[in-house]
Amino acid sequence: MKIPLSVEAVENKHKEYLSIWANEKNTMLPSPILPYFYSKDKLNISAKESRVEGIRLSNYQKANFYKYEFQTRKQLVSTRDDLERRFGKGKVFEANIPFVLRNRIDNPDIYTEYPNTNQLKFNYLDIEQYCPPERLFPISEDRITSISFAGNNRKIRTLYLKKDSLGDKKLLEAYSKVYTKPDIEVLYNKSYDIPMILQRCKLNGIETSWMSKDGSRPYVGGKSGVHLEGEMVYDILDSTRGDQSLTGNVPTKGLKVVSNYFGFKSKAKVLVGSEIAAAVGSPELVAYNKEDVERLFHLFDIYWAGIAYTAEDLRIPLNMAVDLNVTDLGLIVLGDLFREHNIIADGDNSSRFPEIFLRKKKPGEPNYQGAVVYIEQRGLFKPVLKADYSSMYPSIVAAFSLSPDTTTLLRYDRYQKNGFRIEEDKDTFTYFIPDNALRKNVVLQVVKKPGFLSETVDRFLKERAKYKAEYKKTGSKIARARSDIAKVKANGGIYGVMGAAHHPFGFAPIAVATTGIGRECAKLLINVLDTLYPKSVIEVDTDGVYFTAEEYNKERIIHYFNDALKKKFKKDLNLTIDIDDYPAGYFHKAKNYILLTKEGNVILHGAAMKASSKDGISKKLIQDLARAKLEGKSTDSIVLRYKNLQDFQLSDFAMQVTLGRRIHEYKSINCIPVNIAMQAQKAFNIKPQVGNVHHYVKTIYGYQLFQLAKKDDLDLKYYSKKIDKIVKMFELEYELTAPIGSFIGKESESWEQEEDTKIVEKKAPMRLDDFL
DNA sequence: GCTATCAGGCTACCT
DNA sequence: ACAGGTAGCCTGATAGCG
Repeated sequence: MKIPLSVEAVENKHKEYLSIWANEKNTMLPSPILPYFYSKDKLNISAKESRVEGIRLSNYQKANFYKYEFQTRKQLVSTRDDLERRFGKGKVFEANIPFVLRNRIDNPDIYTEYPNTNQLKFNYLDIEQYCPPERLFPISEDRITSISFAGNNRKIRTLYLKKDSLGDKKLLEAYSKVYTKPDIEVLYNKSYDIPMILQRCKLNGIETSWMSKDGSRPYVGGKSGVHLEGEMVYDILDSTRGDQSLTGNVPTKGLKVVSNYFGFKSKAKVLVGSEIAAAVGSPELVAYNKEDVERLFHLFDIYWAGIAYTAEDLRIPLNMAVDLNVTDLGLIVLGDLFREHNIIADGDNSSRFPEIFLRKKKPGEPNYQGAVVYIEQRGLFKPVLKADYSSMYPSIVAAFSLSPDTTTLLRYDRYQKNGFRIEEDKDTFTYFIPDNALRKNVVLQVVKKPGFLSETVDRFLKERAKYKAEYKKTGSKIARARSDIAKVKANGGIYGVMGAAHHPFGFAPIAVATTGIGRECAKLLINVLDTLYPKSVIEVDTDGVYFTAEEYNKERIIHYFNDALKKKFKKDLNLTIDIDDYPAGYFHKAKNYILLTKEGNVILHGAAMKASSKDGISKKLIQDLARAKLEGKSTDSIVLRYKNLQDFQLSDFAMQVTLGRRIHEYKSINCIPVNIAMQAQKAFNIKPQVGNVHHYVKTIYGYQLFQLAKKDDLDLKYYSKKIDKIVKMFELEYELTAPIGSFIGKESESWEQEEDTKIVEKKAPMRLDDFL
């Protein structure tokens, strides 16, 4: 690798160091830079002061700044927070950039100087644990019954308990003796295996320092869930959770389901539930445990290449690449560009564009208008076509030369619902973008020259196209990984960050322009389809239009589309569309529909169809009804089968909920996630942690944690209502409705509010045609 | 005490 | 703390009814 295994910022004796692990050795590098922030005003604080010249992100003009440097991050943070308390936010700039990243941005090759050139040492790990019959899942009081692990040669070893042995002390000691101290622990769900091993060691009075490279004691906590000095954890669940190609194709993201989806062929007996406890000491449990490690190999080979590539591409250590979020990605990609152009981010979006971000807003109201989303027709359609733009937002940024050095927000004009227009003079384009969230026409000027951001996005898109073509041709996983990272960089790393309220490198005018032009692009595609195939449009979401037409001609659509594009935007744009077809589709609401693929698979879309929170009966019923509907079969017998709830087991009634935030952050303490998390804490001492998933059922006493509920107490009325609702969901037949989506609704409403001079008679709902 | 309606909160999903 | 957007289900407040 060209990059190190891991880097962390460490404070020692009031100085900042970078603790770098590479080739199994640690380097404590005194940080080449000090933690710092900028200010426009001279500040009376204790920090090293200097003057620097830079270009203000807010107006792209040269300006002088004060730079304040601190000995430690802690000093910076306390000074920053103190200034914010006294003067409010927006006093200091670039004051919240993680220090390891700050180092990478200011000195892009800092980490490539510590490459891990040796072959990385992996340990693939999976454990099994005893669980008494009265519980659904083991807790730390239960013994570990089997540990399977493998190194780079992928020969799996298993240490396991005999059937009648009740303690796992010897097992853990045996494992500690053969433990290899790898560079990277590969496992599935980092919050389980290693924390459980550590807890079991603790309860058995076993020292845990054998797990780390420098003899320090591992601890649970932090971003990676568990800290092992000199090692990093790669949790494949993080990769599968982020893999969009899985949504809709797998019911859950568990190891078995996902590896099966990717073609893993199981040879062992897959144990479920209480079978795992019953099989202690048996060859079945060993085989089962071993096979999970084989599943780890299978998924590792799918995802690891992408992470390794990301790390090298961005010149960051592997431990940063495994849990890279879009914020940090934006810091790196934009940070590199800002450094090259000597730009200082003078505040974040909310302080630089208060008209957008600090308006009076109801909770949940957006900062600016987003995409076109609505459903035009509901029911069953044969066939179903989908025309969609490839990488619409990044393509717009590239094609319209949107970049901080080319784009200026001139002013906000009075809102006009159809007010999108373009003015052109010798050197500039001016875009008038109606925004129904701002209730203003946003007037943006774009200079006719290549911008640094748009050029970079263009490069990402070309990169992506190249790797995508290579991947499609050769099936190369590396090519797929490269294609994916190029896409993420172009999409989230640029567009998402541009619109983020508090990201230091955001630039709202680009976000407003991107979605505004995106809406015009969507409408243009809708118009083309409606002209060629009148009344064909079914559903629209952002950059894709579902439509239906018996006879259709792809070439014709693309030809008309290109013509319309040229006419509308008065120049050649590199915007392309793809067209996919499906034999049938059933559309329920916006973003909620089902499709039949040519291969005969049923794909569910949207929360109404496939929310993971649904109970098993509902899920099965939807699956069955969906297939029947799309294949044109009668649904009567299916409905009858589900009417008799007595035929189902308690577990079929269980619903799922995730704790989305920390308990004290909830405004409503009576909501289900909190209620269930508290029950789990009370009954099983499970600490409420963000991301915890619990199963629960509705009983006549209210919502109950699944493990505490009895079948006789189930609120069957509640479940029959749910079933009736699902059956109704599939009863629409070619029902033509007025546009339902809020896109149209909101537009007309805000228009009426704007015209407050006269009372307008209540009009019929607007049709899409009126709007276009 | 029951039902209906509405707003706000929350999760899950889509692009 | 990447964005906006749709949907479904929940709770609590309120009003109307007998």
